[in-house]
Amino acid sequence: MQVSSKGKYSVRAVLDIAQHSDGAPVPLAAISQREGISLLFLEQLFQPLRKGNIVKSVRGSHGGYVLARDASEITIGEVLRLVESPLYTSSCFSKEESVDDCRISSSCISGAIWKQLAEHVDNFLDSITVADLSNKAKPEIVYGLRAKSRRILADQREIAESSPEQREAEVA
Amino acid sequence: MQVSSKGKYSVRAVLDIAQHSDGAPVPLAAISQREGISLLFLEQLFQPLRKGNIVKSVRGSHGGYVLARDASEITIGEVLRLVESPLYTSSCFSKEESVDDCRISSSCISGAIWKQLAEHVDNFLDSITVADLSNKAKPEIVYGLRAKSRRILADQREIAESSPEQREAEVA
DNA sequence: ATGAACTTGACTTAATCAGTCGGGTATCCT
DNA sequence: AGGATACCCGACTGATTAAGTCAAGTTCAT
Repeated sequence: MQVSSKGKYSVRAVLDIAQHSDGAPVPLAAISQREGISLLFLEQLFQPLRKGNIVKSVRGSHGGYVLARDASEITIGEVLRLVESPLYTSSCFSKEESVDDCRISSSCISGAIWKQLAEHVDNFLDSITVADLSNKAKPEIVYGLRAKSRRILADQREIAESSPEQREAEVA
Repeated sequence: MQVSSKGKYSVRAVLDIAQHSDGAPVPLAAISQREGISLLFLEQLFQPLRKGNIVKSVRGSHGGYVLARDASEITIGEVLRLVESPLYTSSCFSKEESVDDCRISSSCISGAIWKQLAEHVDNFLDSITVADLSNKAKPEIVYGLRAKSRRILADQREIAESSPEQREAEVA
């Protein structure tokens, strides 16, 4: 029960684009430097993101990636589903049979939990857009962030570029 | 981003005890048969559950496991946390520094998401008790179950024992 | 046409998961 | 007492997945 670093990195990368693109494409090399993610790994992550219509690639020199849609229309859940294995697949032995029909002692009654959990998680993640998180958006609409975190969001603008070294950070 | 079968099996096993124990200890062998889980694997799962005060062991012949507390006081979240790796560990590079203090470009602002996600998930899972799911409890109090699922819960009593073969089911 | 930048797919390495094995120890029943 | 039943514990293995790398392209702006 964990978010893979693929997932975490993807969110960070998309966020990075939202924050640093001024219409111009952002090359992966720049994201790699800023976020401390291996360039090779980023390349791999961006294939599904491009195919999933999260980002658009601009080839050639001065190329890079741009958000495919407005930041306010891209949710974190969307991004994650493209690179993560799905939380909930199926609960019963046959695909035809839905949870509601299946009756195997305690199996399916507990199986229903996983389905609901998945719905819950998706709901939560889909309620947060890239715009909510990028410092260009209004922090007020961020879903469920506590006051303290909101303040951070607001501060973000001022510290856009800090010392480039302490990026060894964990994946976060 | 998935619930491991350790987690799924544990929930099923605990649920099985709640449904089949009438005060008497339930041997793992019985759970193994009913739920189609390897006995060896069950033994492994029950160590953390015992240490985590979910179940109590009764040794000797006619021994087995009993719920350590009332079914209405054991939540699914509790069970899962004992056997799963935690969803959220830490987001920043230093343990001293909380998310609220840390400032690394987009790292921590996205890191806050994971923390909130974990809180959300725990909240959800902690709102469901073993009693809610066992057929001995009142189905009305089940958190967020849709009408259809609730009905199943109620029906559960009648089908306590079905044909013992079609237990090949997926983990669910 | 040349170089910056993306594209693709295969490959390596390390970690985790699922499940097993074997040899204990405690308790009950007769 | 002495099996039989059942939990207890630690090590082990095989499969899968995740994380990260490499090499050899293709595309496009200038």
